[in-house]
Amino acid sequence: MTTRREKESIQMRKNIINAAKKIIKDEGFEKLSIRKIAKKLDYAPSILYYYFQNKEELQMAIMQDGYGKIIKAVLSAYQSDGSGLEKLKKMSEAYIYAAYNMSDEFVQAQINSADIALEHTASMFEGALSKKPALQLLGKALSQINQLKTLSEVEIELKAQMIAASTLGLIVKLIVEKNLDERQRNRLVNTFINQVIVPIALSKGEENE
Amino acid sequence: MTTRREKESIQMRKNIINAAKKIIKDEGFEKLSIRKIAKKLDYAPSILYYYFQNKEELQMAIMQDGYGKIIKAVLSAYQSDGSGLEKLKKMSEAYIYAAYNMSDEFVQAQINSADIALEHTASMFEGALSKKPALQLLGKALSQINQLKTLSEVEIELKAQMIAASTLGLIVKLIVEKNLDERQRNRLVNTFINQVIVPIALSKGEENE
Amino acid sequence: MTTRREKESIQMRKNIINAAKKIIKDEGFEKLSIRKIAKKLDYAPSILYYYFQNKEELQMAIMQDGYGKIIKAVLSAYQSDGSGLEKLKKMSEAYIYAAYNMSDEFVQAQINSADIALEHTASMFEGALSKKPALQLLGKALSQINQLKTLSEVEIELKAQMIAASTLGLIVKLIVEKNLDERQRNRLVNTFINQVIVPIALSKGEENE
Amino acid sequence: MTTRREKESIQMRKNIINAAKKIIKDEGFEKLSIRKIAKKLDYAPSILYYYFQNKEELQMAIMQDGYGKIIKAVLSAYQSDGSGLEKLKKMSEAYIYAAYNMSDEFVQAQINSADIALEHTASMFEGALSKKPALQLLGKALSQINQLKTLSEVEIELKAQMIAASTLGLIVKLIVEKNLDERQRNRLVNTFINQVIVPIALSKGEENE
DNA sequence: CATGAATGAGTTTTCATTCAT
DNA sequence: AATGAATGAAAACTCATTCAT
Repeated sequence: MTTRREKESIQMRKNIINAAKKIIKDEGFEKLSIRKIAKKLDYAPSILYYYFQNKEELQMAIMQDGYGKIIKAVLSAYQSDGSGLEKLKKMSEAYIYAAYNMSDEFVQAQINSADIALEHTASMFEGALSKKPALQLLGKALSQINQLKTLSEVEIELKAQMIAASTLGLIVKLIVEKNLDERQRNRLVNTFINQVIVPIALSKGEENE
Repeated sequence: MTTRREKESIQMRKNIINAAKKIIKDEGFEKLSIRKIAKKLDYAPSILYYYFQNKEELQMAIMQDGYGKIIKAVLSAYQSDGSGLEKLKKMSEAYIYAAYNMSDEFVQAQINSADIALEHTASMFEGALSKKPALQLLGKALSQINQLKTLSEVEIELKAQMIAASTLGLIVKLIVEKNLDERQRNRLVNTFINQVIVPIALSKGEENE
Repeated sequence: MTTRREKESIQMRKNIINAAKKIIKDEGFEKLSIRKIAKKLDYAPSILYYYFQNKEELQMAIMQDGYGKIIKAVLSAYQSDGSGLEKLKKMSEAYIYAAYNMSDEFVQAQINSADIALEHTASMFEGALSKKPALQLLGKALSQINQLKTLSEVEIELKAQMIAASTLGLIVKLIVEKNLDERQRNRLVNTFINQVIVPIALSKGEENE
Repeated sequence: MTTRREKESIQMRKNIINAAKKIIKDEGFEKLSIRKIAKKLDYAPSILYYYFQNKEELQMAIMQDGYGKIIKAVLSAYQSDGSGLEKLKKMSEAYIYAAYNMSDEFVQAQINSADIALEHTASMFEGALSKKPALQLLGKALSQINQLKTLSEVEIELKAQMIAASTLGLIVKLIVEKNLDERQRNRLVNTFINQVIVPIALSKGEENE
């Protein structure tokens, strides 16, 4: 049972995170500062340390918040009806648009080489398939698509990694080139799914010369 | 006619940029500061303002410098012998490794939403093929590969953009996940070229549902 | 008549003081903070202001607490059997080791120039002998030792002050040079008692040139 | 050859140190802050980092400054005419008054358990005689006084340490009990030299029971 | 008796930049 | 062409303290 007080506390954390997000959107992740958040909320900077131990914890909370939204979107696409390939397409689309809507936060999280960030984002290492929930989801869809060929774990992992990496590239491009009109953006996403994701999913998987 | 003075001035700019790069490599792009560069060069910080108007101009110079190196590597791959597909593979590889070697600088350049940065990096807009030398090079290789199908300008452009975006994704991943061992890194690059780049290049190009 | 409430209150004060002492021992007197004490006790910082008016009062309580322990140790040595000189030696030893075990707290108390602290620690002023219990104890032992010479009050006072001051010096040294091994520490204490304390006690007392 | 500029720089360092000393005298060593110094000098706080790398370096400079003065005073006493005992008396007196004039700075330096401080102040460890210039000076005077008895190195060292520790105690007392009148202060110093220092110097030195 | 929430002043330090010389 | 000196703004963080509840 959460008391009224506890709820207010949770609400305050949310307020802080939202204020932070606004700043990130306006000025970029690196320009985020405790002072700025406090000023935006009309509080003394010190109170933020009451809700978060330090800046890092706050940053992590922001990222997890966004990360959670993406996971939710992708999972919901995964659980939808349809063939494996259709699922994969929907998942990719969900991922791209969810990430696109987080903009800077997403890019910054993905770019961060700090160990704490990598705990969430690292996915290119050998064995990532079994350790990263997001890759696992991709892997399941890929297995479903390639039922007949019975790909090895390693082949599945590499395919999932190719999809993860390529998709990240598209998302970064869409976010950074912020002046693209919606039509062009959608065209790029469509083409990407059909010309990049699908071929990876369908290829036999032994083409490692 | 460049006077001796101008030559010395150009040399000094290069020294500054090199010192800056070393700092970026050691501490990351965000930790770069005028003072640190000056200290590394054993100069007073103020003199840097003689060679660069401000920090931003210096940062831009660093990025242009790196950009030049990548272009050079890709161009040299483009001018090599071999079929169109072989060229494309070499170009991709050259791009990936050149960018990987720039690490932080590259990522920061690619992520920068400032207009001055976008002048170099933007490539997703409609009509980019004719305006961006790098895409043009890609486009030429793609045309050569698809001689028989006679793809439209638009189809070529989209293919080039898919390649550009996906490749950026892989590079970012390789750079950010800095602890990958060389074997895995090479495996990812190989798989990427064969399972992502090649299919894009060979696909018919009308699969935009 | 102390009510249950008052007893609990006293107990709480003791808890607070003990937590504070632990912090002082671990991090030094200057690093002591209300927040740290509260965290150690798993209380909110604000409650400490119910038991102590402010930080200063709390600090004073800590010092008085330690002071009490030293007095007790010295008194017990004074009340032991043996000749005057033996008593004095035991008292000195008791004092040195009791103070040494308080470490930082002791040093901080002795160094504090605030009037409230001086009320306890001041002992160099004229007439201190009759006003400071600790000096009085010393004085009695000194009188016993010098029964035959019948030293004047003033001479006794000065001797007691010399002992007090010198001993403080040794204690400070032992505490500050925290890496001395036990053997060396004991050797210093022994030598001190025999070469410093004893001669003061035995000297004729008119050697003020 | 020091240029005018360099001289100004040295002068600025001195100004900073003097301002710092004033603050220490007024508010105590722990209350010293970069901001306060800057405000006193009517400069921006940041400029202090131009003259000192950080607060610690500044603190060290303050201590060394005072330490230097003491050394000078004692050395000059050591080089004066007179018998060994007279020298020792003069040295002790010089030390006490020089330290007394530094007040808080001195006490703080002597109380500081940080390794950097101990490098200067530690003197109770075995073998200190040969490593600490100040103890060496004391040792030489003690040897001169005890020419006939030919004391061992160890005995000399212990005697020197007894003198160092005791004297520290007196100085601390004189500084902390800041309201003593001059007459009483001088009386204490005199008595101390005659009843504490002299007996240590003259005792046979084997009274370690 | 105790807490949660908040403040405001303070801490050290780093930085881009300027300007007279 | 280069330096030394200086500023002012900003950073993260800590602290003693207060007060309504």
